[in-house]
Amino acid sequence: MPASIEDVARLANVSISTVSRVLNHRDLVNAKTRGRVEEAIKELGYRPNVFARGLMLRKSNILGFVLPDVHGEFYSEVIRGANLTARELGYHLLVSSVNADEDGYDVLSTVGNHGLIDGIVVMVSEIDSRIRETLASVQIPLVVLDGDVPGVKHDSVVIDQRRGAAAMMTHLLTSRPGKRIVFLGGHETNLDTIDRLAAYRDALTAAGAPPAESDVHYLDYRYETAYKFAAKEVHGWVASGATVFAANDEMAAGVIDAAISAGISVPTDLRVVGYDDTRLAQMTRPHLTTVHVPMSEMGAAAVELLCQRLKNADRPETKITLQTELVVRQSCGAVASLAGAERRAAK
Amino acid sequence: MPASIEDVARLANVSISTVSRVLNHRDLVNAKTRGRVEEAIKELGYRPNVFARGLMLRKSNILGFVLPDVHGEFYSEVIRGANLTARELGYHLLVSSVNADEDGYDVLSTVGNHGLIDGIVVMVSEIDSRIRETLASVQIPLVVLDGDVPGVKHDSVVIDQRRGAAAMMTHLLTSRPGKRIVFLGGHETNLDTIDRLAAYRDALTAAGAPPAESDVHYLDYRYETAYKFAAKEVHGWVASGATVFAANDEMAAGVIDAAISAGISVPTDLRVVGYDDTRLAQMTRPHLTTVHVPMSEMGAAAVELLCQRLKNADRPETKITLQTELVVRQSCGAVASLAGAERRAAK
DNA sequence: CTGAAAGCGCTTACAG
DNA sequence: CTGAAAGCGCTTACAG
Repeated sequence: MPASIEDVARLANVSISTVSRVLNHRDLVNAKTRGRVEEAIKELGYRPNVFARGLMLRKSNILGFVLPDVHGEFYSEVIRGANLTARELGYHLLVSSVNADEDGYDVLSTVGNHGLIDGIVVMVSEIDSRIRETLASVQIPLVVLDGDVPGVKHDSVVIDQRRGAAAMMTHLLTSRPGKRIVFLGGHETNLDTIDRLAAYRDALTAAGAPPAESDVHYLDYRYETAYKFAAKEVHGWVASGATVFAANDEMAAGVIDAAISAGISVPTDLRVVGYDDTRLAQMTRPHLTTVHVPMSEMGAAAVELLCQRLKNADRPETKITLQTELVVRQSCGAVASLAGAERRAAK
Repeated sequence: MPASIEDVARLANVSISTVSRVLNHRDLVNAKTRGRVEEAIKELGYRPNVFARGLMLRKSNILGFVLPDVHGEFYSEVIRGANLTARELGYHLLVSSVNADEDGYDVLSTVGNHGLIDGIVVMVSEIDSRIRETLASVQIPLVVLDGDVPGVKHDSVVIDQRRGAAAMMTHLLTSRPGKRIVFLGGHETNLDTIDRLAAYRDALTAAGAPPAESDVHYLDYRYETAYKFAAKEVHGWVASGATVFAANDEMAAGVIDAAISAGISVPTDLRVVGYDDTRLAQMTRPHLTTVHVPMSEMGAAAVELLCQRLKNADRPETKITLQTELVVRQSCGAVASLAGAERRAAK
């Protein structure tokens, strides 16, 4: 049985009110008295009971953090950033993975209305009516990460995917004007895929060569799927002098490996670029030209935004847009001459 | 202001005691009364206040989960397994990443003595006196994951690393008797490295050819480090007909890429194997022969063990040992003839 | 089977 | 500057 506020009061010869004040409003207490109380606290190893405190204060300093079933390197970076910021701001993180197929976003509503967390960050990778409803039912401050849910009150942190993908397209179109570019996306409903694809289309259209629909393929963001698909298509791509723009690094890695397995040299005979700049981007040979997504910053910004909302419920809804960064490495062929070179282009 | 138990009682025309009983001991309440109460609960959308409840029950159904700074694919799999099991058992997970260099395990003691969590799982990747002290100071049920902390009371989930590494060594020694095997570890103090290395040494010694100390190298588990190291060493390895046993998949991938960049064929001219069987193992060409570590099962088992302890504080300290599985793919050369073949060997 | 009451460990007006 | 008291929303003996 841990020490209670009463034990401290007794030891310090004061009332529990005074102990409480030392804990919460130090300056209201006489310095000498405060000293005695602090000593007693130390001696007893006293820590206020979180439940009793929560009951009065109606806050727990715990934030919910819900992530969809994204792949490891992305997931862990976002959590890392969120965790670090949460700690700095005096909060803890209740993390839940939501796995789309299974119990869907039920977890979310469990966590979100658990009564225990002060606010919640939810990363969404696609929106359907079920998700929208669940989010609408959340009664506490909500930050949506990497998406927007119209009609539901929330702050949000988004990545400027359009601009990131546009920067990549500009790079590709500039270094090899007029050449074919093939787009490999995730699922058709995936929010990131939608944005990146839009930028792809816009860029080609603006360049006077609208994309053939047959150059757009919806896969599933996975290495193996991309590998298999590329194994079939790669000779056609090489013959037409194409560049492959994969909507994430993992698929880009699959394409590169498929090409290499088929005896094709990257970037000489085929150029491949990715998206995200996960650690994987530097685990391919050649290294991937890709678009850097600030993963840990996403987590950090979401937590920060949530904490601000917690401090001030009335502030207007806020949306933070994080920028990406084009990272030119070797897989696109633009710097093939400088072996080992890596260059971060301006945004 | 959400509905309280009093609101429910009023609406259902009963006392709050009865409402509480419906919530906690359904069978003690008359069916009709219970019906009225349940209706009232539904109508008001009532959910018991977690703090008030925690104050009485002294439990929160929240478990702390502390992971060191392990790489993404491993980290996320462990969390995934832990999360799923926690949910099934009616618990939530408070996740913290501990980052060895920075604030060390301070977080742990914060979380561990926060008063809010019912128990805690801590994954340790190395043990020093500071970590030992911190763990010793934890006042709530503790499960140590992937390690042991002598002198501190705790249950534990460990992986039989010795046996896993031994299986790999047997495989290598059987398929190419008498050939040189080079070991690439993480830091010298890393628990997994220690175990895997011991098995490596034992196997070679048993085979009558104790390893040369110059064949053991301590790196840091990272791709890039392994790549650079291999770039220097690879020709020597090829000349001596060596096989490289990397203590994780990521380093194995680095070695493979370094070899390929040097124009060396894997597995024909150099054989490389890894450890962990993360997704990365199937993102190399050739795919990695490796030792499968049950990552999500580790998380799941740790949570389960903790919950059992929570139910029964007096049960004897328990240690669950999870087995690994040798996964023979192409990088070891043993099944080079069967292109694309994958075989999981018996343990 | 049900209710009145005590109590969990805090915080915070309200007096003094 | 400090203390006595009310109250936060529950659970659980204790009566009946």
